[in-house]
Amino acid sequence: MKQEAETARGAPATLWDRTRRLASREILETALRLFTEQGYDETTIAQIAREAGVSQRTLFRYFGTKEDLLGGNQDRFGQVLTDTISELPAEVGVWEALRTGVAAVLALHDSREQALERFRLLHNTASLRAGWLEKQLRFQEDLLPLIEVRMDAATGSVGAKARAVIATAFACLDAASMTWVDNDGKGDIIDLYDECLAAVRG
Amino acid sequence: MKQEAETARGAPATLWDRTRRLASREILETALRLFTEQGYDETTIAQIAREAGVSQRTLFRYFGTKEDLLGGNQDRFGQVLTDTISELPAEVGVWEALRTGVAAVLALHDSREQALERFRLLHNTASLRAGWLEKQLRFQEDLLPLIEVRMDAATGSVGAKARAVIATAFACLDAASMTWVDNDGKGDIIDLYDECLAAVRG
DNA sequence: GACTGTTTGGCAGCGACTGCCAATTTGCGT
DNA sequence: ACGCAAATTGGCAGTCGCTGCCAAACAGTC
Repeated sequence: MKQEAETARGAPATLWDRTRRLASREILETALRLFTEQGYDETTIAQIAREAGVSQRTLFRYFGTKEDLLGGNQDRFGQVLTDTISELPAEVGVWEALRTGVAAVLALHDSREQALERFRLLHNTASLRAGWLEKQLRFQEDLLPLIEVRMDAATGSVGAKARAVIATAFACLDAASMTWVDNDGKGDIIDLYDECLAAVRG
Repeated sequence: MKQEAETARGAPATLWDRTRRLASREILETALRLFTEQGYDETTIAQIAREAGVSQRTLFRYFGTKEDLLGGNQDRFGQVLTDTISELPAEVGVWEALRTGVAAVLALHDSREQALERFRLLHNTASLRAGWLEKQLRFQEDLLPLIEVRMDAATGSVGAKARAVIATAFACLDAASMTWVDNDGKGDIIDLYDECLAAVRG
């Protein structure tokens, strides 16, 4: 677990790291394949471990949760979101700031197809949606202070308003990505996002 | 399981029904007590069953899921929501329709204190929040057709917009109830809801 | 080649949840 | 009041995600 100095780019120095990366990839690919083939709930950890050629115990050491096997580790989303927004100048309004953050997150996906695959899985599996929404809530908490300072504290509870605004942005993102999936990945999600937001804000 | 004709109000005719109701209440009260005493995740089904004086198997026959033990069965919320909105005249706009539905749902709670207790539990327990959000998603799907017909199909995907609007309403409800809990139940949730919506729709 | 630290696999166990079967309880007809 | 059928219950074993623990296999260093 020692984050040894490995030459920033290129193959990692040690055999351990190389093996780790290989195993990680093998597990991830096996998992995604099985998930799309037979569904998330219908795929057991035992099966993934067997087909990836590792023990269950090792699999859980690489990925602490079954959800983590979806790849495109969603925890980074929160990071990128908060980083992007906190680097914005103070004059930028809440809505524009959130839009910028959302765009940055959407830009993280490798390929359109992989994104489509993941989103499809996400929107078709109840347990996954729930997990995703829970993560959203955590992002929401992280975003709260960054948004609060950008809002005019005119009347009432600033916290409530900020929460509502953030949650609305996420709601639009979800609605947009859901529609995107329904359209088999036609168009850009960010355009759908704008459309949704326009519908909400009249 | 035969839904025998029991005089609509008053004690149910058969002993079975009476016993069932008693057991149900006993389990529910025990569960809520333990949840608030030691937390949701820290309370095991085995403990609830033991203290309620039934077997685990029977407990699961009364309530299919641990979440169902929260009481105030949330599945009714969806019912009330869709019923309320579908009974509204066609001229009523989407936002007013949704507000009416939300108000109807909020009116379902027995007492302010019980509601506060449940909301507090909900907002402080990650797994519960996830479950609640998942139910919200189901409500959202049910509401979709009712909202779509109330929207002007000017441009773009009506589905996306309707979804966004509904999700925004839920987002405001969540933000409102969260703030309500933070304020220890001071004021009316529906007022906070209006405040949140105002913040979003500018 | 021996020593040290890392990684791995297996096993037992927990908690939510389900299917199955036998035992108990309740309702009803005679 | 008795007995049969239906409803209800409890117990047991098993699944699945997930964790702690311990011994074995392994990479890296001297």
